[in-house]
Amino acid sequence: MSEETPVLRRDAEHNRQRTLAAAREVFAARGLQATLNDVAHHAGLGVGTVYRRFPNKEALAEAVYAGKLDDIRATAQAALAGRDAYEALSAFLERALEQAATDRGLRELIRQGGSDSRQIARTRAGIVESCGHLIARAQEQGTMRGDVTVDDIAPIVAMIDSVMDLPSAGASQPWRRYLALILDGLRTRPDHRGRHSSWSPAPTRS
Amino acid sequence: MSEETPVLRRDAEHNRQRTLAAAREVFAARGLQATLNDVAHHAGLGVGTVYRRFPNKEALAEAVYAGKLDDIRATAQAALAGRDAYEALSAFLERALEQAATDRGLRELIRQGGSDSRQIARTRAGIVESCGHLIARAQEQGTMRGDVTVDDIAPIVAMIDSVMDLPSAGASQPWRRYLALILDGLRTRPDHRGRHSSWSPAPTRS
DNA sequence: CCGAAGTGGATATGTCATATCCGCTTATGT
DNA sequence: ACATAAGCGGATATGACATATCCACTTCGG
Repeated sequence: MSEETPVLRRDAEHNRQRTLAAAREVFAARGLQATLNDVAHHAGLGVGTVYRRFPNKEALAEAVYAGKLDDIRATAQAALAGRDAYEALSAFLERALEQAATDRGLRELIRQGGSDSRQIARTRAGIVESCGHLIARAQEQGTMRGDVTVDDIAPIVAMIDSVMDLPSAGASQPWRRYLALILDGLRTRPDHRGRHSSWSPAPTRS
Repeated sequence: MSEETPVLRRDAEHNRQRTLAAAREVFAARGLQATLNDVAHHAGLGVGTVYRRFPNKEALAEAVYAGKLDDIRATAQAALAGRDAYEALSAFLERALEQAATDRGLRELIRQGGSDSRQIARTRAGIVESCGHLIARAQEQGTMRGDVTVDDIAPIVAMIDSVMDLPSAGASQPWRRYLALILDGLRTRPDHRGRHSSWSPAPTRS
């Protein structure tokens, strides 16, 4: 369990930071499929230097994103304190997706469960859990449809992500449009009683 | 402009059909990134046989999908005849996405404007055009929000597509849920006057 | 000033898809 | 029946590409 941190030479530590900074930029711009060569170049270092500190790309990605992801998790947990659960959930999703909007790598990490470390997986689970609490509470408060489920969160995030990947997604941030549309659709609407029945049954747990 | 069709030997024509059938299945199951080797194997043929008839994967994909896509375009055009434009658009999108749901390759083709032939691009443009007419007419009929645009179609399709790509998207077809949600959100709702103002400005043309 | 730590980047390695080539087989019509 | 053009298979050349290593050289730090 003890992390070995052999104490780096001053220049080495400096280069480690340069590597992390470059990785942040490159992953954000080009996604996680960017090469470690790319990262190294962008940092003004040789490939070997990068590989000395990080055994592979996944380790580097984790070092870059563990913090970012955990910030999001913390935001979700903080949202639990809000009075209006519906508003809290909406605000959280908007903030979280704002992060994602500027970071392609983060988006890919959030989306796929593929090459994740336990660390990342656990953090993501925490986020989903908080969302679940918020949904339940919003339903108790009568502000959210009863047929909404935690399992709706991932698809919703995926949908908004997909809009951000669209070529046109440049300046005007159209994803906000659709997030608002969807969140609005999750609201309780006493005046449209019959409408909700057209929904199919909720998705089942993965 | 004249298509050379040198008249194939009977067995060759047969194998051409086998190739097309195999390509349909393989592309539908694994997407367009499937190799021509995969397709050939699946057809019980050698790679060379496939390459004899189709110069490359793109040509094969076009042969496979030109018809399917044009069917969708025809459906869209037919929808223009419907009395209620909102209903017609909803029904069309549902039908079209039903096609996409069972065909990964079709989805990829619809989505990316990348390696398209003119043919495909034109067909897609036709589909979008019909959707535009339907939107305009629905707005005249007062059943659709005034701030909806043709440029909302692509993002909406992309969003639903992304749900279909999700691992959980197996049996229960959760995409119907979300399509219903979104379409419902595009409806005019006189009882929620203030709500729509929260939308950001419509996306600009690509 | 010495030795351990660090560095660069050419390159070995491995994977994978595309496309070709050519000796052999089969269809076809006379 | 046979000649011959057409077709076939699939091993393999080709080329991209990312990962990861290696080692001669440089730099740090006590």
